[in-house]
Amino acid sequence: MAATDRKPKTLAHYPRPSVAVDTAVLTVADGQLCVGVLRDPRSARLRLPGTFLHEGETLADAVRRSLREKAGIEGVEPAQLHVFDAPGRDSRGWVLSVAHVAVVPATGLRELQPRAVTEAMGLDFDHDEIVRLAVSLLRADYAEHPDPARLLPEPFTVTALREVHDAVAGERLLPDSFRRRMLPMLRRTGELQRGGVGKPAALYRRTTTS
Amino acid sequence: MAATDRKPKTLAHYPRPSVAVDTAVLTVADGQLCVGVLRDPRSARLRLPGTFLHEGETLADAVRRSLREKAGIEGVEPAQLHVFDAPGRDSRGWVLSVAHVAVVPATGLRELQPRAVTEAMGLDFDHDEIVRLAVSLLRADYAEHPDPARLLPEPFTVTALREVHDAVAGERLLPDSFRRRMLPMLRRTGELQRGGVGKPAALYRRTTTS
DNA sequence: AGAATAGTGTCTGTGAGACAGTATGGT
DNA sequence: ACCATACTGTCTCACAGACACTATTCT
Repeated sequence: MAATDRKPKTLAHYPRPSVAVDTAVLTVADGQLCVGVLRDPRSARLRLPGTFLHEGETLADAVRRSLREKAGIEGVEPAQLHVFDAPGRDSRGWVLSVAHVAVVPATGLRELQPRAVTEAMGLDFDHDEIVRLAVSLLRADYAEHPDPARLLPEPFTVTALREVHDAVAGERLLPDSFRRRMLPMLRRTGELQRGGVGKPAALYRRTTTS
Repeated sequence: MAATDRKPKTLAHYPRPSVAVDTAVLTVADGQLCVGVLRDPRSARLRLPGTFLHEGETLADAVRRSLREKAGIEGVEPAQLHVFDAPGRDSRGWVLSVAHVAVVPATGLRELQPRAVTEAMGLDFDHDEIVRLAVSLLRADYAEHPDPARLLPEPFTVTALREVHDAVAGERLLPDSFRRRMLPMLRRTGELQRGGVGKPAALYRRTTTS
């Protein structure tokens, strides 16, 4: 935007930090909210996937590159959480870490190991805190909207939707209230879920105004 | 935390970005939510106060330093908002900007010029967006708790509290609902506000569990 | 027919919006 | 006495929790 600016030298006068991205990759598997971790080959401790920011790269691109290279994960849309800036948090030097969260479908963790987020995670660095932030952001999203991260393929039944929300919330939601709160944000397809026991359930899609 | 790590050279191999902090300093003056701006001496455009992060300094310390040096503001507790990372957003080079928000009492803007946030701000860089984020965070806070930023000196009347909340929300809140929602989070001092017209109002303090 | 799941109707409690009415000071 | 402001009581409406009841399929 600014046009009349010319003193590129001043920037180089400051020492600059390395900037890393670390990402909590969340998913729902077996009715449990899980985060993908990997074992650091050097320290042998569990941690979240991350990388250093390259020149000319956005933070979101760095996240996508780290997930592609370290876990074979493609096509995520990361969201920023927080910058961790404590001096001395990384023994290798001055490093700022920008924590991110990404959500993938159940089979999408690839080479990451799933860990249920209910456990005390025991991850390296401040990665436990990153998981906490990621989970609370996701829960706030799911409290308001039907499956905003699109974990569930459309069309789906209200029960299937509630089971995903149960897993994210970490508790059983009340079926009646859940249905009443979600129905205004869903659109009936007219089709029914066939093949199960009991009355067949109506199938829905998310309304575009999610 | 990690102990057995020795390869300090690898960090230096990457080009590193300059990291800046930019801060929306919010306050309430004349019943209006205002943000403190200053005129950039070089570009002559309005912008938020900011600075580059120094080595060994936390982001919060950089924010405090920038506010002290550029505006004479002391003793704020900044909160992080977002990292702006678009390559080319700063013509001087590769700069990440970590947006912050800080709240000061009515007289606390010092050398910054107050601008009501209802206006289309027209600030430099992405500073309009920073103000938007700062305001929505503050509004979310005030919707839940009585004057969480402690703009109002204790003790105060419910009416004075509501006027601050009115200013933050940018609209007149309903006196009845506001009183009923806030009273459980307030503690009566027993004193009364004397000297005004009409029935004297009870004085309250925030409960410690804010 | 009976089991199982989907979906509806309704009662109750809570809290917001609305507004009338009461209390208590100043002038 | 009157006015201005603080505060209370209450009606209505909307929505969550709870739960009984109906609907529709499979076995």
